[in-house]
Amino acid sequence: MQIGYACLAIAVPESGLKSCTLKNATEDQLLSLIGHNLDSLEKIIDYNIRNGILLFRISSDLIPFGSSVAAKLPWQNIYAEKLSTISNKIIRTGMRVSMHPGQYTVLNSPIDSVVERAVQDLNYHTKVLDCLGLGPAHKIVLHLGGVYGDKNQAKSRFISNFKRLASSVQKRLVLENDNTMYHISDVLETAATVNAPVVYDTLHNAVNPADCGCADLDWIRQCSTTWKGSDGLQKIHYSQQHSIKKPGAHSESIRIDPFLELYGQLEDMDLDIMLEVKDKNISALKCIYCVSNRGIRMLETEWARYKYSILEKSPEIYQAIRQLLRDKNTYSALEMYHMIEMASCIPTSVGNAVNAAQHVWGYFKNKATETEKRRFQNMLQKYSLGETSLQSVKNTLLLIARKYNEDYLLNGYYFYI
DNA sequence: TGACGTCAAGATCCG
DNA sequence: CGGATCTTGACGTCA
Repeated sequence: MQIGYACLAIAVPESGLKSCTLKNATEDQLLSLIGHNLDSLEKIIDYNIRNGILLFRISSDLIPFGSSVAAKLPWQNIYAEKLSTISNKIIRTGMRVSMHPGQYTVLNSPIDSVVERAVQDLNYHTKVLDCLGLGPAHKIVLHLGGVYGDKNQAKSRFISNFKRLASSVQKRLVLENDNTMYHISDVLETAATVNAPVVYDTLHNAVNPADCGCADLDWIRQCSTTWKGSDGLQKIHYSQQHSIKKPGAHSESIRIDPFLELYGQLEDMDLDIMLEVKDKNISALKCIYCVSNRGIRMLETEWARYKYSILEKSPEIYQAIRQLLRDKNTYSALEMYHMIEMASCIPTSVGNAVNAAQHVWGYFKNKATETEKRRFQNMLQKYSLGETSLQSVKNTLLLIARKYNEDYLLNGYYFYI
């Protein structure tokens, strides 16, 4: 059983993906972006390994315009060495990766050109995983597509188009229930006819339920039978509803108690859980540390990343967590995260925010230039007077942290949450 | 025709 | 000029 996250990692320096607009997508530009993005991918994989995260979704944006303009470029040869390095890291650690074309890859469209582009897109995703030397347990997750006024016809068009895909593509595909069109019952039925495994998405089912009283666990059990030997472990997608955004929108962070409630029901099953959440790796580590004891040192490292974000919310909770981790025999990841969640609910007061910013500034006060000192003090003053945002203060500190390579701060969450 | 979702690029505004 | 804050882009479907 592994818990993972999708596409990008927060507070992992130099791990961002670059892109460009179609009109700037020259060969040189694309190849340079691809090189940069592969470097970023390697940094994310390294981060995952260091932190014991062995489930990860590779972003479709890895190769900009990978299914169209860049499909004609020999990036797999030019970057063969880099791909092989990444491949070795994934395989050596037993990491499982996946990819997930978005809502605009529609295999069952009645429009030929749309289907053709979907095929190209699935070929592209397959090529990435193939180039990394990864077997068919490293999946590509796909939705069924549109309905076009006749769901049965749309389903059969999906099936016939699926059967025309290259077998290398078919072997990797898994089908997922979606937000609006195809609920889990639809997907199970269609997947059965093409022998594809099914990914059950909890939030999609909450928003677009199959009309029966089945609970998450029932659907997860039903989906488990669709996963055969070479497919690897069953996978599910887990996410929670955003507190104010519209139904189906992912939450900022995973609340640990509801997660553990489902997790507790899965104890006799072995499956991989992909989290879909705004704070990505941060919530993945939260869930991992709460279901398995990875030792006090890992937890302390994680606490260190949260420190100033919590100090900014509540000096009291900050002290309480320090106290909690002081006792190496009775420490509890769950308790720590309960306190972190409590703190994150508190609205930020100007006084606490200024206090936290000054703590962060403490890293530089002996080495910063006069200009930097003045810039920070001005910024903080303006924030105190309500003339600028807290994020501006943080951005100022972030630039200084980058300049002085203050890794401890750059690996923490203060600048990002 | 706009909304949907996503994230970075690109454009523009401001001191 | 640099940084903050919009707007656009790229994709297809549906109301």
